[in-house]
Formats: sequence, structure tokens, C-alpha cells
Amino acid sequence: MKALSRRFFDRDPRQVSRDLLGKILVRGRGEMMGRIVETEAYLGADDAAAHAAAGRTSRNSVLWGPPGHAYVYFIYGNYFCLNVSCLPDGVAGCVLLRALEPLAGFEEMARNRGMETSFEPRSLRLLTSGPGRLCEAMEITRERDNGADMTLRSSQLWIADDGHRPRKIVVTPRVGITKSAEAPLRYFIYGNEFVSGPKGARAGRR
DNA sequence: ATATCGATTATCT
DNA sequence: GATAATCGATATG
Repeated sequence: MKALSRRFFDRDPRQVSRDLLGKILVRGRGEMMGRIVETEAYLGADDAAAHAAAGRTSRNSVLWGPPGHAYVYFIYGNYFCLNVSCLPDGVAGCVLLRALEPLAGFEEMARNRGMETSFEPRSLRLLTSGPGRLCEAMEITRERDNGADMTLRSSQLWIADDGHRPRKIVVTPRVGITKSAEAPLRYFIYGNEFVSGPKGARAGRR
């Protein structure tokens, strides 16, 4: 499987968010893998909800670096969230990965999540359907993964394209923010069981 | 099925 | 000192 190119990420986060749906997040050489089914775009200084709006700090400096790198931050005293930087070096912007469909490494994911391994759809959903959950399942932390180059197969964390293309994509406002809360910048694969939130929301309702 | 609430800490004002 | 790109538990219909 091929890793996505630098150029893929050197674009507007809205376009990258859309095109990341169906791609595969890979841990190491494939010990754990999940198909990306839900994303959100975060823009630059003009996007009040984006960390980039606060200006460049030691926490968010990856956002201003070259495209295709992991921006991992700690939130609510408990969880990590994984983003991929977009746009050229010097320009901020990123995509938040919100949900994965597990493809490989079920047992390790379950262990990391403190769950019994089960192949029931109910349980599989709990592994990676949410930004905090997917990071816990794939052992993504700031210390370990922040700044990783996700365009290299040699990285501990990278993104692959297996040729899969989603059938239909839905766009809604982003989840869990208070500023710029109405902007339609959340993207997900229509009807996919692993999209976060209650069942109705997966069909595009809110 | 939906609503509300508390946990817990890095980061910024 | 307040806030936060979340989650899981608990309460209520």
C-alpha cells in the first residue's frame, strides 16, 4: 500500500478533509489499521475554533510547519486528539481525525481501550468511533507522535491509500466547539456504522 | 433514546 | 483562574 504524498496535504483543509475519507491510518508496519470515516477541517487565523487562531505557540507549532505531519494535543485532562497539518510551510491549517473503521489489530485496540476483545459490531464501534477513542485505541500520544511525518511508510504513524473511494459524503457543523460552531466543516461517510455520535447523526441529521 | 454532568490537566489569559 | 476539537456514567421519558 502506498503512503499519501506531501502534495495531498498541501491543500485547503476542507479539500483534504473530504479526500481523507476512505484512506487508512496505519500504526507502524500495520500492527493496527483503521479506515478514516469522519473528519473535521480547521483553518487558520480566520477560524475562531482552530488552535491556530491563538497564534503560533509551542503547543501548536506543528500547524505552521510543512504539510502531512501529525499534530497531537491533550484535551479535557484525559484524551488526545490527532490532526494532520495542511497547506505549505508557514501557513496554518489541519484536519482532525474523528472516527475510524477498525481494519487490523482488534485485540491490541481493545487492550488499549481497556475492553474485552469482541467481534460484535457494538463493541467494535466503541474502539475507534470518536477522536479520543481512536487515539487511545492506537496508542497515539503527544509525546510519542506529535510532529510525525505521516507521508512516510517508515513513520510510526502514517496514512495509506488502498484505492477505496466512499460512495457518499455528508457535511455538517463541527462537534464540541463553541466558537464558529455553525460552519459546515465536518465530513463523514454516509451511513457508515463507525461515525461518532448516535445513529440518527450518522445519516446526516442533527 | 436523549439529556445532563463530572473527571482531570495542559495551556493560555 | 478559566477553558477545552471528549467520554462514560447516570438519570429520566
